[in-house]
Amino acid sequence: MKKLLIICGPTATGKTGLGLKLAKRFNGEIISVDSRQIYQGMDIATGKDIKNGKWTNDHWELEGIPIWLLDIILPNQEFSVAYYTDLAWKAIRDIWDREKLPILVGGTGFYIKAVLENIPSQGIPPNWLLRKKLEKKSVKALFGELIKFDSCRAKQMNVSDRQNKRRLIRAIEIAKWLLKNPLPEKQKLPTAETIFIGLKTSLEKLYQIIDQRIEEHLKMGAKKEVKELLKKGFSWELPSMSAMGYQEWQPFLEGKSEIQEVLARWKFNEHAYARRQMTWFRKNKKINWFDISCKGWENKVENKIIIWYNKNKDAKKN
RNA sequence: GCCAAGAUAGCGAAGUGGUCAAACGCACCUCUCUGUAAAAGAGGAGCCGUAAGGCUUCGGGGGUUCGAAUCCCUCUCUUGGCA
Repeated sequence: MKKLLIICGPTATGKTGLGLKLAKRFNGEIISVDSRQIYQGMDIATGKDIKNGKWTNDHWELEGIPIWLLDIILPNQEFSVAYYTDLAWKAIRDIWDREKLPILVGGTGFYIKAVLENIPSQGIPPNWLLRKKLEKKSVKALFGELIKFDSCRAKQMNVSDRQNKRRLIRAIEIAKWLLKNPLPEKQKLPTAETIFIGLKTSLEKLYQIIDQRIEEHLKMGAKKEVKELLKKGFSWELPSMSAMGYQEWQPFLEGKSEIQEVLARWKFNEHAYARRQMTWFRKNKKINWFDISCKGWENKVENKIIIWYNKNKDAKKN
């Protein structure tokens, strides 16, 4: 069976570094799973580790290791999990064809899930007109509407999601689509032998690392990067510009706040993000967790992978 | 040294006799997750307890009152104004 390695965990835990190391050791290539690093021109604040890399044709190469799905679109282009999954599978297949090990590296949990599990509504496209219309309604009205079209789905939604406009709208969008179209055919995903490696540490420690990294990103010219994006005509309303390290600059650049506030907000947002990532990943019981503040964690990871990596070979021999 | 204003939970800031363990914002913590996911949304939060409930809070101390963050006295500190 083909193998697929996944490295996940909250931001700033050194996933890329580990990915590179393992790629060298196990003849692998990296596929980035990051919903913001897909954008061209958003390098510093998104933490794209490509300073010493070089762009070749359609992908980055760092220390001789190809990294896929970075810089694939412009900040004003439409994107979604669905696009991502298609691209990711294309990359995975290519890597397999080259008889190498694909390594998914990233912190966007939803993307990882979509790649591996096949989300039922994938294939039902957005209906922007409908969305715009529904946007004006209250959550209550939207929920009422959803009951009309798909009471079953409505009942499934929990308290949180029933208050969530965006999700209600998508649910209605799906329900309406299904009135006229059949459920999209399930993409048959190739079966792969996967292993999940999760990197984590205490929140306290994580906040320290995050803060440090943000200071570095500031020195590297995060502000300039934002200005350049604006100069190119990318506006604050774009989903891409809601990324951390970008949106925080808006009040500052409009003269409404000090740089200290920008930094504080940026840090707080990343802390909250890291927490959210953890609550997402915690649910995935397949993840083998490693605490990066424990000495020797990298060797432990490597040992774990060696066993997993060689399983196949032994089977062949027998 | 005098006068004035103030001192409220981690920070900012409401409340000015009972419905206040104390609004709201931020930080913090937990959670949700079927095409925006670094998005969007729900909840928690003094202490002890799974809970019911109990115990201790509004600068310190002392009073008034059935009852005080809220009224009075005093002390300490902060900030403005005058010397």
